[in-house]
Amino acid sequence: MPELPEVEVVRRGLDRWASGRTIAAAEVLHPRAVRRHPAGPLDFAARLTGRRLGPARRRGKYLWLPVGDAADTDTADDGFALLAHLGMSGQLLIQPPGTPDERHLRIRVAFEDADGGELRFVDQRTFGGLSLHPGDTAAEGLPDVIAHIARDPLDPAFDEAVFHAALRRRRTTVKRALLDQSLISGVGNIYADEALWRARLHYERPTATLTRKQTAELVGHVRDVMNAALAEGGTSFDSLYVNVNGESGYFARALDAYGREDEPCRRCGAPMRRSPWMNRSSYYCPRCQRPPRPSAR
DNA sequence: CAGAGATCCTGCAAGC
DNA sequence: TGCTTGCAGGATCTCT
Repeated sequence: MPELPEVEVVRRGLDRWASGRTIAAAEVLHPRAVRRHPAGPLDFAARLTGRRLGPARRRGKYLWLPVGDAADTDTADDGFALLAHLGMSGQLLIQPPGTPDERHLRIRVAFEDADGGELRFVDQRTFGGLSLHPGDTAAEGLPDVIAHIARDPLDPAFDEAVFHAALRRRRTTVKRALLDQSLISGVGNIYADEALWRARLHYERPTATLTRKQTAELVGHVRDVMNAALAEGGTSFDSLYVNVNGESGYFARALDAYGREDEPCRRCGAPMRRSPWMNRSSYYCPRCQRPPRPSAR
């Protein structure tokens, strides 16, 4: 269930422990993990071999590293990128030599400097995956397949006025919009509920009714929730392990809304509610977060 | 074309 | 006890 803060922690870990290293061999143990690589598992592995990884980058929940010539000592960029998405349960780990294979190990990447450990992609539910893409057409070298992903609210170039205009234009509800990665990226179900609770907005509030001020407050709360999670999770990456654990590492103690059904609202004391929503759940306070009037739209 | 809903996948928990 | 069912969820696909 990694959202932006968790992915950013992984990015930092990759940048520290994988960037700049040369790949000796790659091995795909489950084809579904590379299903977004059109040419298949063998091509994926062959194209990585002998290549050097560049600095780790991120947009929203996507991560990528430019892949270059081993001999090229500067930018490590000759036109393609290793793209990763963790899905729901994906982990990118740097494991020391001799570490037994994880049960859900999907992809192994060994480096020429084997002492530094190997990179592993472990993913129980296989919603995540790795792939290789041409891409440095854009100034930032954004892989083409994620060109539709919007900037995230921690990105200095995130444009709040543009986001607000998009919300006003849409005929949808606010939580759907928060989860729409083409409008704002990096927000998942958990932090959407957290930010809406802080902003005292009901998840079914039509986006077209939001004022400029409400949008600003909502974005501010999204940013706060992410920064708080980052401050907490960012402290745990300082080891040989690049690790995201959907359960324990999830900053659970900081959650005010998600998973708190029947527990008292931390603001007003009313019992929190859970409602089915889009094949999942929305957690909210029925007193602080009033549902929109049916006539409003 | 925009928006809503289904779908993929696995392990765990709850219920009969 | 052992089976079935439900749930979790990001991104993508399909349908209206």
